[in-house]
Amino acid sequence: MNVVTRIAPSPTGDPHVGTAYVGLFNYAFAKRHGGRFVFRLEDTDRERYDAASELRILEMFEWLGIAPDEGPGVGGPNGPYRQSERLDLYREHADRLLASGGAYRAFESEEELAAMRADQQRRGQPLGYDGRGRDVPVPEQERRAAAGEPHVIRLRTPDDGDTAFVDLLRGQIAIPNAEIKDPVLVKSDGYPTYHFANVVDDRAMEVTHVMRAEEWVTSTPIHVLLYRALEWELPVFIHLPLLRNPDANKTKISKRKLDTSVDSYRRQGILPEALLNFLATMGWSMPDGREIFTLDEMVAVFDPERISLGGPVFDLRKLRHVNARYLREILPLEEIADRAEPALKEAGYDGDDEDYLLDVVDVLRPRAETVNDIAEQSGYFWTDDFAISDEARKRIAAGQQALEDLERAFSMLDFFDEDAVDDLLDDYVRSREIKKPQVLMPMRAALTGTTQAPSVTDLVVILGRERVLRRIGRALSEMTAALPDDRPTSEENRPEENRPEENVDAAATSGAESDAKRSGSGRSGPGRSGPDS
RNA sequence: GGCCCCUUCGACUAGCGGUUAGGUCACCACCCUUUCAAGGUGGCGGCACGAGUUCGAAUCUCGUAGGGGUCACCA
Repeated sequence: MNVVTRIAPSPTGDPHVGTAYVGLFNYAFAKRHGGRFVFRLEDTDRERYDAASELRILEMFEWLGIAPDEGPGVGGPNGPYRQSERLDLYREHADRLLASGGAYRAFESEEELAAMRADQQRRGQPLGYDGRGRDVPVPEQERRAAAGEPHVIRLRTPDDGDTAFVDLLRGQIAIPNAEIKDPVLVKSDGYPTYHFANVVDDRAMEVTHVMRAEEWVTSTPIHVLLYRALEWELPVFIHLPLLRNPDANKTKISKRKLDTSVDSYRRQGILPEALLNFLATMGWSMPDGREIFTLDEMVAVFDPERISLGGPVFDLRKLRHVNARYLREILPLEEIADRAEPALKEAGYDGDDEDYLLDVVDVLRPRAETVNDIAEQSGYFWTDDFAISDEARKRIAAGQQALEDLERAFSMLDFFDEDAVDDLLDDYVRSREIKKPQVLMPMRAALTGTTQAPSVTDLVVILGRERVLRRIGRALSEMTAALPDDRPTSEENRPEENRPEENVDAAATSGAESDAKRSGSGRSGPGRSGPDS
């Protein structure tokens, strides 16, 4: 069988994760069987129509890598793919139903229907169209229609018995016909309703498998009745579980309770591969239990039978976890750097040094869950003039001696590679008989302005001699600059009490050199001189 | 409320008559360690309930409860 699936979104706003979800499964099933994945725009509600939405939804599918084979802007043999451009087709089939008696024109006004419902409510009767227009003689229907009287076209549905269909996952589902109330097929504005356009188009577009959200289960009998009235064969129905909010009741996913916009996740730095992977595990699982897998791997084995029916909660934590996995172990470094570049440029990257960029991304990615996290943590890599936190300030103050010593030592180091830097640090620690953290924390603070950052060795290697020296210099000079608040004296008056006695010499000899640098890069301006400024 | 669907750790799930009920996220502990991450090891935690079928039920049947969806000239 030549499989054809489809995604049929309405252009009413932000590209929705639910659309991506259903789209993914339709895509996977079609591709698994070498079939086609069709995109059809269900734009028959001109009240909610949003012109920008169509393109954004299409772009979403492209971004995700599950672009449709047919659709508006894509083309295909069964277009056009916007329902608003297929009105003639619906008209034609509506006429057929009118002629066969399967449908009829109904002339009740909105007000009359509202009154009917109010009445039903008052009596405690089930709500819904009571079929009052069914028996208006056809000639009269036609005369009134010809006279321009507003009306809808309704499907004539049976009152007794059940209408059943088979859902691939749930088996046979039978709904009492009493629940089905002559649904409107064509609205008074001439546009078809969802039910009608959907059936006509699925047929015209040769759709073999209707895979859609569970919310459509109860209206499937309407479609079945329509297929029968039109004398068409039924497609296979597969109803996917509804994505749920993480609230206590697990209600149907909604914008109010959760971010449902794919664009928004994209802006947050969620990768398309990760979103797809995450969505794939909502109700579906790999036969071998793998939880991290590519789209192609999914397609290769996709079997709707493995879809579980409980509505899965859309868990942001897990999405972010999956994204983190892609960031640090699935996608190659160059790829991540590529995608992070725009955000990094906003964070201060000047776009010049590709190797430096790669180093930065490499060291930051294990610490990030999203692309944006990388950018947010990268600030100190792009400028020497970063903010210094209070905590970092304390560490710098406590380690001034070490910083002064290291400034000198690093200025004499030839190669800034990992081994050399490690050796230098080790040697220093050994020679001074101090603990490593006593040296590393001040260094980290001086190099980044924070106390939570990559290893000092990595930082030194990546930053290189110039930056390292400038930063140590700046840190030291800020310490002295901060002093006047308490001790309005000269720069020479650094706190001796923090200094081990035996190191006075070393500090003194490095003094001249350090001071020179300090005057260059220190004192970066107001707001950086202390916690109280 | 009527109708329909669903029900395994807090979350995502594996399981399709016989398992010490497995994995992932989260959480906790420990290890590693140079802070933060990452990584490693371990732990906590579940078959909604009640009948029935069966030598044997998470798995099959029925009922109950709970949750969800749907009852438009929206999709």
